[in-house]
Amino acid sequence: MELSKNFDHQAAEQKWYQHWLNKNYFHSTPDEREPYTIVIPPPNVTGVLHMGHCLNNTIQDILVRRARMQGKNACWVPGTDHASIATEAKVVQMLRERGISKSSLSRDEFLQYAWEWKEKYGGIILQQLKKLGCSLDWDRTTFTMDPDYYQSVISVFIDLYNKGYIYRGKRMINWDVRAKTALSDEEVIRKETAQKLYYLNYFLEGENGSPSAEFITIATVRPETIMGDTAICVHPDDERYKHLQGRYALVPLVNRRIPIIADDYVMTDFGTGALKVTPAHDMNDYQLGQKHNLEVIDILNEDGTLSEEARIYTGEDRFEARKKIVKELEEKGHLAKTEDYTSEVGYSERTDAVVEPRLSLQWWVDMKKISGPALDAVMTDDIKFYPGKFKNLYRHWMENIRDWCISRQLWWGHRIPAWYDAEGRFVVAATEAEAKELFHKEYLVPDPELKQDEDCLDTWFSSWLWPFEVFKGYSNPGNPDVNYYYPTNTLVTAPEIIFFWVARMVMAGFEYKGEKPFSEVYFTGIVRDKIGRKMSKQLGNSPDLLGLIDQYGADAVRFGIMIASPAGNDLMWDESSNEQGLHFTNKLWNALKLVKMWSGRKSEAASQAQRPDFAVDWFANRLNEVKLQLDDQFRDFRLSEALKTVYSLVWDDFCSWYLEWVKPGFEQPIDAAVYEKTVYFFGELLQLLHPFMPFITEDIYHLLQEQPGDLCVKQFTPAGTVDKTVLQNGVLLKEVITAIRDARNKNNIKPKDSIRLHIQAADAASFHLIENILSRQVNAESIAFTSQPVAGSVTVVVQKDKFYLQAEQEIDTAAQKDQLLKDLDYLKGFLASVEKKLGNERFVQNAKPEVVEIERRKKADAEEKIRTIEESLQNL
RNA sequence: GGGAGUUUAGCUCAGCUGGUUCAGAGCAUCUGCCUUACAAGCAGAGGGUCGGCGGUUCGAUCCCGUCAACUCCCACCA
Repeated sequence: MELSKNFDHQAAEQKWYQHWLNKNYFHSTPDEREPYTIVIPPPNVTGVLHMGHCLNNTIQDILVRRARMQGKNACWVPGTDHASIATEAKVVQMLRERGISKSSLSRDEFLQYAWEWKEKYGGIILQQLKKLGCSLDWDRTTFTMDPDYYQSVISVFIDLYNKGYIYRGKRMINWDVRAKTALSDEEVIRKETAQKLYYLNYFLEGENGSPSAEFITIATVRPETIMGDTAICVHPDDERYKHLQGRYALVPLVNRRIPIIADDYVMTDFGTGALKVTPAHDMNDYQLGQKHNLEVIDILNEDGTLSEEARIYTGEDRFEARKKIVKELEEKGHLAKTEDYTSEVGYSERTDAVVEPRLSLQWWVDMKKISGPALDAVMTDDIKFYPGKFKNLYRHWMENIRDWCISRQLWWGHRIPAWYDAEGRFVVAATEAEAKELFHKEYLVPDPELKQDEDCLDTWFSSWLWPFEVFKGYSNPGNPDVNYYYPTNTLVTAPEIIFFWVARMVMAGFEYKGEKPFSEVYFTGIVRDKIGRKMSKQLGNSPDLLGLIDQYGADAVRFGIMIASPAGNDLMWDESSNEQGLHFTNKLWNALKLVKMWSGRKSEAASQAQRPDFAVDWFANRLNEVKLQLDDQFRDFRLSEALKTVYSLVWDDFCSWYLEWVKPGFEQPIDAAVYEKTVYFFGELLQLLHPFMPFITEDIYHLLQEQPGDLCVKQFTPAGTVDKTVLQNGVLLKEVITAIRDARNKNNIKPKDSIRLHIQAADAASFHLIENILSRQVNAESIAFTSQPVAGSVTVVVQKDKFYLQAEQEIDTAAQKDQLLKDLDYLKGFLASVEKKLGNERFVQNAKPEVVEIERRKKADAEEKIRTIEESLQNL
């Protein structure tokens, strides 16, 4: 069969992925083998593949494919997350485009649209993962709102409620005005934001309630909230304001009367030392309000516009209102001055809206009650973090853990199973019937009219069950799947969601399985662009991944991201890394072409002397050496390094050295045994590479051999022993070749011109082994052994041996003399430093004996090399 | 305000817990090659006092201190 000039990645990707699916290789069922399990971090059902997914899932695929080839029962579970806020936003947007507003729909109607949307557009990302080559067990695809899963979430809620871990409470929460829902603390991103600090004069109340000429100045960044002020607070010891304590001030514009109170919470050195207190719109002010029994005036609507309570600018957005209020305050003489000011402002993780602190009634999980075992598991390395630096972060969060606000004012999600009667009394139950029964029992109401809570649960309240519920470990406890696959082995995820997800999964695992959910967590880096910015839709710096796969091939893209991905650090991604991947696939393809070319001209009996036995022996040892190295690298999740190791083994050792060493002369036959070995080595290399680059390796593996079987499920051959002597001889051979080529270069001996090589070696026998390789590699027409310098030649010194090159043309002795002198200079300097070290008594006394021994050998070697070079110089 | 991390060749990064597997890889640069697998390639070469300053040690890119720059996480100073 004629091979095409280049690897056709598109054809191969389609062909092999389908083939693997047909063979059911990715499907796992429990058996007697050791399981290796990974559950995918479920992407949002609205998601499309981006670089973060690419990195994350490539890593998982590498681990799973390698485990599969190591004889483990590998199972990688796919699925998607219903992502309540993100999905609801998408659906609302779709409806708006069709001219339908959410408020015009009933809950059921809305959910119908949402499910339609989900069926039609949801989960595209799973198809995209196939393009990337991910070997997921598609039969196990799970969605966090599948019927069983849904029920499990509800019943976990009920269980935690019954245990007293979940409660309902009115608290300050983070309010997303765009999504119109509460958020957990983790969903709030704080960003430095340039603002203005406005200094406002509040006139004091004079006699009979009218403003006096006296005023007190406060500083605020939120002048639009003054209508919610219910006090001004100063420090009790602040001399400037002592006389004002207990008096009343009037809120500008609305002239409401508020007390001036004192509390040592106020800092005298910030702003004016006087603070306006707005209990409805600030966490601290709320606490102050509680302490001092202040009224709470909520001046904002749920969409961030000013409410009736504000009395002015009602219905206007808070930021619009701010501008107008500032203007009015200025006009009316209340604005003392304005300063530029930067501070941290909370933004919604999902909608990027500025979050408003808001007092509201929500459901909470009392985290302290379930966090105990989760902290220990990580601190004792029962669950091991890679890199370990994340342990600290985890501990800090766990030790300062705060209650988790789990209710969201959304419809898309798991509806909170709480039921209320007309008087606001409630019970928690899975169904209305059960709720009625409970009402009867608890409140002695026989047949109450009940309404279910309108709210949904936080998305993470479902995904924290993921590692066991994908195996129905909660809905069908003790089933064979969960018994076999749980706890899972490795979780691969981004450090960004360590609190959102990782920590909570650990908690849920211990609470509901009595066991950790996974044994190790590998945190990937964050993918950034060339100039270090996080990739994001808003910045538009996120490449079109499917386009890249089309252009470069999935293997090249996988290579590109893995080669650039240092363990545990962010990676600066640049499209050029794909090119390196593409070059590599090209290299592999060309190696195939070369080997295939030989297949037609195998011969049984090349003469023993001509056979490159050393090459075969050497490469077999290199292969073993690398296999052992890879085991170490994989154990520590040094995947980028592992890829580099294989890359270099393929490109340098196999292609640049080995194939050249065994390459027969022009149109000459190749020894059949050497050919078989070569094919075998190539197959081994493909297998080592397969986890990283599955398509091309499978493709070449099949083209290389008659009846190969599938590489995807081929089991690794364990590494044999490594003969260090052979490897050292390999190093020597390479050094000699390089040095002679360098000498040829420097003496302008054209590649086509052959030389006559004379070797003056202490151990000539070892050179007989490699004579045939050497002669071809340096284009020598003859090799002779000598015991003395050869006149009129170029001298090359490698280690203790000398090589004399004779060529047709005149040799420029000055140039090589320069070179030798340079080497000599270096060696003498080196020798001096070694001698100095050995002359230092404290070194000889204190250093480990082996180290001293090494230094002695270095000294002897250097002296011998110097002698060799000096001899050569004399003969020039 | 607390904590973590980073700083090594022009660029992106390795260097796995102190001594020729210790200064490396890829890209970029330079030289020579369209050599019958591969010019997306081959054969070579140049390039870094390992952020600054101190300290520990016989010996420091590696350990300690300190300063500087950048990044990230956490935290209720308007």
